[in-house]
Amino acid sequence: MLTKRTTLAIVDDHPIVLEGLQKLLANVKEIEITGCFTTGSAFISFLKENKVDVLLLDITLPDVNGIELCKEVKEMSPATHVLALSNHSERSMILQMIQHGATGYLLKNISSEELIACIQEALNGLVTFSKAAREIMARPSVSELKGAPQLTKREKEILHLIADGKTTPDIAQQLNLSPLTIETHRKNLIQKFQAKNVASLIKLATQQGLV
Amino acid sequence: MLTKRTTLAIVDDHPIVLEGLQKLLANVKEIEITGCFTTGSAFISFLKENKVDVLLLDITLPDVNGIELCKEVKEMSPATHVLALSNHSERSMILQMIQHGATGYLLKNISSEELIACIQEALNGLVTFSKAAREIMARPSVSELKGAPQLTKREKEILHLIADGKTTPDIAQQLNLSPLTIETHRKNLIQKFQAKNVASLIKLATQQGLV
DNA sequence: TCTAAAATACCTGAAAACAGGGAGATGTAA
DNA sequence: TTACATCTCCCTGTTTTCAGGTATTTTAGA
Repeated sequence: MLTKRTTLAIVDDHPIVLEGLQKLLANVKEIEITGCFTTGSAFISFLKENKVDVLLLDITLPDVNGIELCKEVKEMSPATHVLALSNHSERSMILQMIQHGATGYLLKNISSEELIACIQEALNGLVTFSKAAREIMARPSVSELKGAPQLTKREKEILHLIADGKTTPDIAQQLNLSPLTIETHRKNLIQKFQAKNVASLIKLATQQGLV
Repeated sequence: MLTKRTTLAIVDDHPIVLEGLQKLLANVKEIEITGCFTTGSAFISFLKENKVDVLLLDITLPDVNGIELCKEVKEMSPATHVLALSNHSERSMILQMIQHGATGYLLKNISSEELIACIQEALNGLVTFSKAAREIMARPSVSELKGAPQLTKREKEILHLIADGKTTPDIAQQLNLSPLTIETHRKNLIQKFQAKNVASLIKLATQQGLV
């Protein structure tokens, strides 16, 4: 083992950002930048052959969605810490990235000191966020929270069963009710969510964490 | 204005925890514990009459689900910082709480210093996690990540339209394709996700962030 | 260039969902 | 006790989905 330096890769479609980050991290001797890529697929090929401890990943890429790329990377190499490095300042985007396996989320206005500190934290096995990201996460918008209609106990129960793929007759049997009753509940659910059909109903309910 | 002390409330169904937290925070002069509750509904009544800066919230409660309570609190009083204080050490639980508006997530093995530091961070408008929680968040399980089948471009497109409540004829018209083609794609989607019908398909796809 | 995957299109019949109503029973909180 | 919400059940007819195939034409990769 010649070196224990941390291997770091960067994926960003803006060459300027790549340059800037390289400069920023050049004088951090613990970190070795082993690859810079402007497309997701190029990085995936690289990852097949090389170990990468930390990946700085931009979310908007020409070929693939950064969220899915993150997931793909974590599946291929769970030990790689993916730090999203993005301009997207929406709360939902941050949460999505974390949900898909990112170890952290940094906004691009980050300072070099903060960047290095975040990389260090990630290497220590801790999720990490830039300060700006933490501020955003602490401010949920009202629209994110409300919008969930008030459901009765029965409706919640039936909603779950529908989401599990149960049909009206299935549910009727399971709950010892008339299929017509289930139909009524189903109609009420669709109406309460202002959905067009079960598909959009389940989408909304799932997004609101009711399933 | 007589005092600028931070008002803090606690909701936990274990009286011991309430006692313990009160003792812990008693000698922090910036913080005033204005209420301790063992049920969600009791706290909601309290919140209607009183300002609460920070809420320490246990997730498992006798009457209501802590996740939904959190959302309710944030809708009623967006300025209240909800810190989940729980034994649940599942990544998904942490993310769900944040998604529903929590300002932070603390595991119950937290030290008093860390607790106070986290409360302070929350008051400064930053999300905050106990160290243990950050470790959990940094370790996504493989099962959380995989399970999303590989979809083609067309399939993703149609999946979105289905999730938006569009029917097969709708989609066919919009994409200038035969309804039979859409049916085929729909069948393939259901098969790829191992779903029973669109309802479960949309649930899975939404949970995996594909919608 | 050859080949595999993707996208397109078709068929039939059964099952389920949807629209748009009405209506009685039960509980519950003011 | 009187509303009000909830839960239950029913009707008719139409539309959509689903399961089970088969099959041709485009991409796109090796």
